[in-house]
Amino acid sequence: MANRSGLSINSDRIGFFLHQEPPVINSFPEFNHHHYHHHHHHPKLKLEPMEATGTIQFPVNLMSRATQNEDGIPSPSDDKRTVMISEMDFFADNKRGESKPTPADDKLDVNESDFNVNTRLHLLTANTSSDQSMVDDGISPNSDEKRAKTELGVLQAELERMNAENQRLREMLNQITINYNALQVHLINLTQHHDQKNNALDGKVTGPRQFMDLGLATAASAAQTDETSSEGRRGARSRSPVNCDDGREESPDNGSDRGGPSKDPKLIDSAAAEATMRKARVSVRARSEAPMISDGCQWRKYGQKMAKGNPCPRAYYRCTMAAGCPVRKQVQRCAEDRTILITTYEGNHNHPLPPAAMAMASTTSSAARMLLSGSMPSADNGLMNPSFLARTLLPCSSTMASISASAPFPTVTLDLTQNPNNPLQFQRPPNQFPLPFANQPAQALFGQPLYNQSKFSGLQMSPNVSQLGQQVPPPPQELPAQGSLADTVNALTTDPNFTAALAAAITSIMGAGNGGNPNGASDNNSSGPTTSHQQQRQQY
DNA sequence: CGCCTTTGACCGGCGC
DNA sequence: GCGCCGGTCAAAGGCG
Repeated sequence: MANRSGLSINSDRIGFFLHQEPPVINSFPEFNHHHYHHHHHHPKLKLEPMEATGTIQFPVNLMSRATQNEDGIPSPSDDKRTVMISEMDFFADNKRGESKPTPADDKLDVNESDFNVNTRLHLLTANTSSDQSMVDDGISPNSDEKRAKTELGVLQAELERMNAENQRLREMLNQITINYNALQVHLINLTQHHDQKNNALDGKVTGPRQFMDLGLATAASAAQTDETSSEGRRGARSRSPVNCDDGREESPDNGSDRGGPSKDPKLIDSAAAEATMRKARVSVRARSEAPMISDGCQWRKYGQKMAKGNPCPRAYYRCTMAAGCPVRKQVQRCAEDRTILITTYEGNHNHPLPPAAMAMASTTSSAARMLLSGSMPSADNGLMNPSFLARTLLPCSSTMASISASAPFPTVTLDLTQNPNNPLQFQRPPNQFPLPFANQPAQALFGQPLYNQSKFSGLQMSPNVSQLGQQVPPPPQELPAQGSLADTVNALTTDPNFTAALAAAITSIMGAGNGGNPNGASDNNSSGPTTSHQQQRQQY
């Protein structure tokens, strides 16, 4: 990775984070995907204009701010460059209002930036690989070599500088992403309250809409109040005055006592009320020999039980990154295949998360919210029924993720353990599938080969374009151009930010319709603080 | 000493 | 009411 050019890194790294943002994903399902792959496997990393493919128009002020921070070296005007991501415009526009840039230089002209990038790359290519052509020009070979070396040195220095800049930009973008997610959840809540007010006022029950709102409220409020049902249970138990308890979501009474609209019997009715009482969970199945997949958060084990029907114990963890963080997770090996580790996340973080953790948190949050909004059986609105969600959010596969309505809690299961049979458009031939994992880069996260597949059991979706692929960051250059999702994941795992990438990918599945969330409805999966010592002490 | 895991006890929900 | 079950608590002990 260190050898990747700054431009390449810029593109995929930035995209990496940007792709956590769900909003516009559906706009260019295949386009972005092609786009990514094209660029990623292009031997010379040549960037091409891509306005139509969701090219990001980086706010100039953003860029220049970044470059100004860099070692005091002023950035040349041509440092503005295009980032090939979708949603970035949306994203940047959102933030622009906050950062108060000068309006005049809001956006960089795409063509100009592309030209700059291309020019630089072509120059580099020429200098690094075609010295001979200079000799043929009739210029003295010695002086020409000197010049070439000089130019090469300059370019290399510039590349290094760009790498550094890229690093800063990624950090900036990450921060912006966090802020964006926070704003988005805030907006969701505001909208929800507004709708509830309206519904209470006109005394009408617009069933589906309210179902959706309830679902969102459940997830979003969980995100903001750090509520989990377990906390609620504990609160009800009165023996432990734990912070963050309000029992709101868990208690049936609370569900009906809360606020104006919820007093409406129609609202409490059936699945909607049920949904508010239940808690969404996001379950991730991954192959791992490690006792626990490491993720971006710190966990403290607070219990372990033998669960019925599974010889493997189930461990209970709570997030300890911040006092009172309500996020829990359960870790248990699959009874049928003990190489599979099932991690179930629940609740929302009440604290800032490290980038990787935040990514996954956002992902699971989106999944949970989607689940809550889509798992209510009585919602007669097509938009809210699971099948619709499945088709909409997971057009790429009939087996991307599963929603369990029969479980005690509504649960989204992301299955990352199986060989993908899904009709992804850039799927590798099945017989080649395991190969990308020869080096098991995914072990950084899951400790085992990571076969990328999810399931939507019970939900049949049209085999279509991979939204997942669309949002998955581009794989390293080394990878073949025709990669499967597995390739992508493999590629991601070679990156320290694999978690973020995975999260981005999953977010693209689960969160396309509802946007991100600052604290993540559930949790994250990646680079874990769990020490090896801690892991050794764990029992599985 | 602080943080963690371990582990038995405890609690509430649920079904019979 | 009873027992089962999932989930949590909290004392005890380990580790760095």
